[in-house]
Amino acid sequence: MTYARLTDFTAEQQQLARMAKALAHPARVAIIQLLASKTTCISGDIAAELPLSRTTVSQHLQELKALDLIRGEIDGLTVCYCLNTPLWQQVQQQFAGFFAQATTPASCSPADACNC
Amino acid sequence: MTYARLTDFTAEQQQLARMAKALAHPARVAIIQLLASKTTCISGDIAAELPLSRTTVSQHLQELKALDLIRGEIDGLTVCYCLNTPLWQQVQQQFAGFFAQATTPASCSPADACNC
DNA sequence: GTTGTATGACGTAAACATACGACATTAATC
DNA sequence: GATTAATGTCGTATGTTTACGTCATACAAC
Repeated sequence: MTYARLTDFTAEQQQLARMAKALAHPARVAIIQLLASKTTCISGDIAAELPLSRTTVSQHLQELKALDLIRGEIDGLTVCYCLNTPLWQQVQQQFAGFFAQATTPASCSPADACNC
Repeated sequence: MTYARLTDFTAEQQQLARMAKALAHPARVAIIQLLASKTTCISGDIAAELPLSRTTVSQHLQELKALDLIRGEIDGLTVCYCLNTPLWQQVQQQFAGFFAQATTPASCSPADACNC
């Protein structure tokens, strides 16, 4: 079977899912944390700190770059990756809004039938 | 090739990735939003509101239930699903901590070589 | 120009996710 | 007990992700 047509979901739901997917692998979480904490952000250095081959790390980097969550700047022979901080702030807001819904649900209040 | 051994990443990174994965599909985002907004949360009603077959929705529900993000209470012939609000608050905190890192990076400051 | 090095692109195998029809299960109803 | 209705499970087809070796490219140094 084919996948669900994405048009059947709202743009907000798709966007949140897309960003969540970017964080859905520990390697990518680790990459973001590295970029946030290190003062150097050279591709090779990132790969060296992860238990994955350089090829695989490069793939994860491309995936994050495709979403514009990170930016790569070529500096001679090396490439320096950095977080796209403004976009991260946007994503932060999106997740905050979603979590606000999820943590204060209207469902299953005492008046309802179910009480799980 | 086999996947990276998860033990090569920290428990925090794994946990965040696991929860992000739960939100990495628009259908699951939609389900959470439905459970948060509706006062009824019967399995059949949820499926009826999504552009997916009842079987597929049931699968997504099981996935969320396996992570304990939602709870199901059997009420006769129907099953009522609800958000596990305390867990959602925990997850909210985890993401908040992560985003705090990602939005205030130490990298690529003016003193650094790269300026992307 | 040749060599060496950092990087991304390509190919591909294995694992996983998605989607749904058909069947099994369970409970209410007749 | 037979029927109907709401759910979940199983099987399975298809698409996607993950991982890595190998190759191509591009720059620097000689």
